[in-house]
Amino acid sequence: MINISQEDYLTAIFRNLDDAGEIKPNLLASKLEISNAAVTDMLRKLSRDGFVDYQKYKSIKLTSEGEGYAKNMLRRHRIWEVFLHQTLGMPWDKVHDEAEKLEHSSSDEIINLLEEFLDYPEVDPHGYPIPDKNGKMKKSKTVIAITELNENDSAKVIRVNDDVKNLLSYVTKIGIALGKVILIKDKLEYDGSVLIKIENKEINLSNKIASNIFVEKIKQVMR
Amino acid sequence: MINISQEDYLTAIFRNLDDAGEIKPNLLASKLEISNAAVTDMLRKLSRDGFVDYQKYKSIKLTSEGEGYAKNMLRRHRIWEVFLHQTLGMPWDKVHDEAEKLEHSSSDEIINLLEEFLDYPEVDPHGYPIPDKNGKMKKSKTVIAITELNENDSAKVIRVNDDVKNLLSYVTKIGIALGKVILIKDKLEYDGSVLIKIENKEINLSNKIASNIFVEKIKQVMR
DNA sequence: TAATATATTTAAGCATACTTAAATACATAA
DNA sequence: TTATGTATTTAAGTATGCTTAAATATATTA
Repeated sequence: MINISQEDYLTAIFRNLDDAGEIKPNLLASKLEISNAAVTDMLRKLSRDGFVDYQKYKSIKLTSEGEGYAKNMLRRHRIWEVFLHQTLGMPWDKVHDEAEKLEHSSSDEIINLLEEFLDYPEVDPHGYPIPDKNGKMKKSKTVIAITELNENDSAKVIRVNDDVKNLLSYVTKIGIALGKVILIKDKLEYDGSVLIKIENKEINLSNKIASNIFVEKIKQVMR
Repeated sequence: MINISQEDYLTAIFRNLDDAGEIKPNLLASKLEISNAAVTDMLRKLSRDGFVDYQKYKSIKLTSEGEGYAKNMLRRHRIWEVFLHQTLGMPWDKVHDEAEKLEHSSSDEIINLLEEFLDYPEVDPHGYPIPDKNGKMKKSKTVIAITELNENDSAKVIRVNDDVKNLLSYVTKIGIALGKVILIKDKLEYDGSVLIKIENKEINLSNKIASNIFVEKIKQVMR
């Protein structure tokens, strides 16, 4: 039987897979804020239990069973977030941490009832899609990170990474929220930061921040 | 910092205190379904952390801090139960086990928001009172166990113990629910069971069951 | 009061999930 | 290709919360 720790590992793995669908132990350790040794330890157990494909010194892949668990945790997490934000009125920068705990303590039955109560939401309060009972996610709009925009591009904020510490509260403080429109004023080569304009304020976003805010480009009006 | 296990112990202690406000390790072990040795172990930790008054071979008492935690857990538990039953429509015989998990994973903030959302319910789906933020419970009606009724007494069901395994589903099956009226047909001395009439059916309740269903006596109409 | 039964504690051991320190493998750059 | 740095694993150790078996204290009954 899977336990809370394993659920956390699988979720962290899934959230941080690279383009090849893999992740290195080192990155996993840093995401979970534990030692590399602890990761090695747990990988042996996850492998033994059939949740990951793992061989010494190699990158980690999820088995389809592991991926199933991970997606289900994401589903639980995001449905709880919607409930907390939408029904209970909890601010969007607080729901992640709360959902992190609730996701381990709720049966699929509760989650399904909640989903129905919430009228089948498609995204969580940060713009991330919610997997359905079968792990399918609705193909979402093509979004790109702010760092991928060019000077003079306009874009609408669609998604903000809720898994980066303090990002949401910072982002809220400077006036960014889902649906807000931004304009790229400048891109600074030397540190990868981006100067944006939002509601008549100009703000410099560090590369780390800009790369975790996802937007939909607004077509330029010819004139 | 208190952990889930400790929360479970404190809750179990509080739920099962005798008239003197004490409980023996043996009873605690059987309620938690673990060995006496494990209880001894944990009591030392709870005592070290200031949650219980404990001396070797003596009965256990809660400190006021321990009692505070216990009451808070009861509050969380019962508010979750109301939510699950009332908002999500989960049957009353299933909400206990689910709440048992959720109670450990929710901040006071969530509980307070939930309480407000539910419009400050006074009792859980099994008729138990919900402590307020300060641990105060509204003085509830005087209820007695069915075993304390006499032949020909009529009574209304006010409360059913949700902490006894399978009791609720059994009780539901035989047609007992909060608000239902029963009539005592007979009390059998030799095994302490009670013969009741409910909705024209006559049912024999074992002593264990009858002692866990609480009622309010209905005044006899003279005729 | 002494014998017996029951409750409680102690002791030794196990699994989990971590830690740090040391050993080893792998990757990169001269 | 070798040297160096980084990633990964192994080893040893810790706290938690259990277990069973044995020892001891307390309660009950003859």
